[in-house]
Amino acid sequence: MASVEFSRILSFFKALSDESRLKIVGALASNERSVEELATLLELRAPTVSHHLAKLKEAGLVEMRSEGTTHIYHLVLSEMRALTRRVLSLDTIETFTEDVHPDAWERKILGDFFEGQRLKEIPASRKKREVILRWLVERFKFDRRYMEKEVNAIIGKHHPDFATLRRELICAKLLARESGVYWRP
Amino acid sequence: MASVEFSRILSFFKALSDESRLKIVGALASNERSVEELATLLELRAPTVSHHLAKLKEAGLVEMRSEGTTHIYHLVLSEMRALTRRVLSLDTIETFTEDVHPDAWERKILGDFFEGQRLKEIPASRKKREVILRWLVERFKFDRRYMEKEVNAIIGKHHPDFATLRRELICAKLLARESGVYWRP
DNA sequence: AGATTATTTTGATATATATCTAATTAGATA
DNA sequence: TATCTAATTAGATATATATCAAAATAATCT
Repeated sequence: MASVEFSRILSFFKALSDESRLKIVGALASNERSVEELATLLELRAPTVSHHLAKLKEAGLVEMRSEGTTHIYHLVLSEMRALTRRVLSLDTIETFTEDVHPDAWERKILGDFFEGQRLKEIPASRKKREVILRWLVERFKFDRRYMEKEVNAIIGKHHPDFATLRRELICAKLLARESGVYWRP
Repeated sequence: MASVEFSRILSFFKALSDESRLKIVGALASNERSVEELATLLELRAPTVSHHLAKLKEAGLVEMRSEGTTHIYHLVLSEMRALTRRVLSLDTIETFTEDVHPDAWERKILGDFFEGQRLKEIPASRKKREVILRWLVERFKFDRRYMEKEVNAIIGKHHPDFATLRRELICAKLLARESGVYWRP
């Protein structure tokens, strides 16, 4: 389920994603205004304006005060600013996928290309090949050096074309090599 | 017609006013990603993701680069920031009503309550009364002092209850008074 | 050239929503 | 209490759009 932060930001965008509501906010930027006044300005019927104001109020962007039967609405600038600022932050944006399983993609690719321990084929697309390579490199320990023959043997357990895969691992900088010795950087 | 700035901001909000698109932006915040990858992450079909990416591209929020048949999308952070900042500014918000006739409301009220030069009645609602008072005070010059009798005569040309209206003008600070002399502040 | 893969386009459908009129509610006034 | 006014709610309608499956494109590989 989506976080409360996510819902707030979504309803913020929904609130401002309509031409009439954007104009209402514009009109309220310079002055508080009654429903009838807004209706006249925007050439809409009062119920329509009322409907829009309800959405803006829901998002916390406007507040209302009564004066007799007149309802006078004003912008909540602090909320406008707070929400806008939050959208500006990359940290906040990243949380938009909070409820999504982040490794769904990798698991799918691994499932598609492996049959048990055996790699059925080397993916043509770089994106997918990367997933396979990241899995392969996990077969190597960090605190060890490997001779080329060992590297070939380990990769060979999963796919016959160990030469290509070895080269790709180096190329992707997942494995390092110097004078015939390999290790995980 | 709406200004180009207004349309850009509206399409910015429209682009981000959907749950799936907000999540796509979230996924792209940490990494560039292919259509298929996004589809897997969000549990949507590729055409749906393609549709959303088109909208985000339209708004200038993402860009695409091809790698073989794979299309890899990435966030345009500068555009995100630029648009968000513009929304933060009150000046920008005020321009949202640029194409709206700003005195439509006042003209409507004056039309409703006046019959020629004659004020039919004094509006009950403060908002409307203010419009009438602002019109009335225009009957006075800035660089003159008026005796109460003169004030009554001028107001009386438009409505018999000059006493109430005179008091309201003072109350709204549209007219100033000291020891029986009146002037426009 | 033919086959394969990733993406986009098209067409269909269901849901959401902007707008209006008519009816209702709530406050103020006579 | 009855009336008037401003706003909201209810109900209806038309438009917009999110989603999917199927078809069409585009790039790559055999």
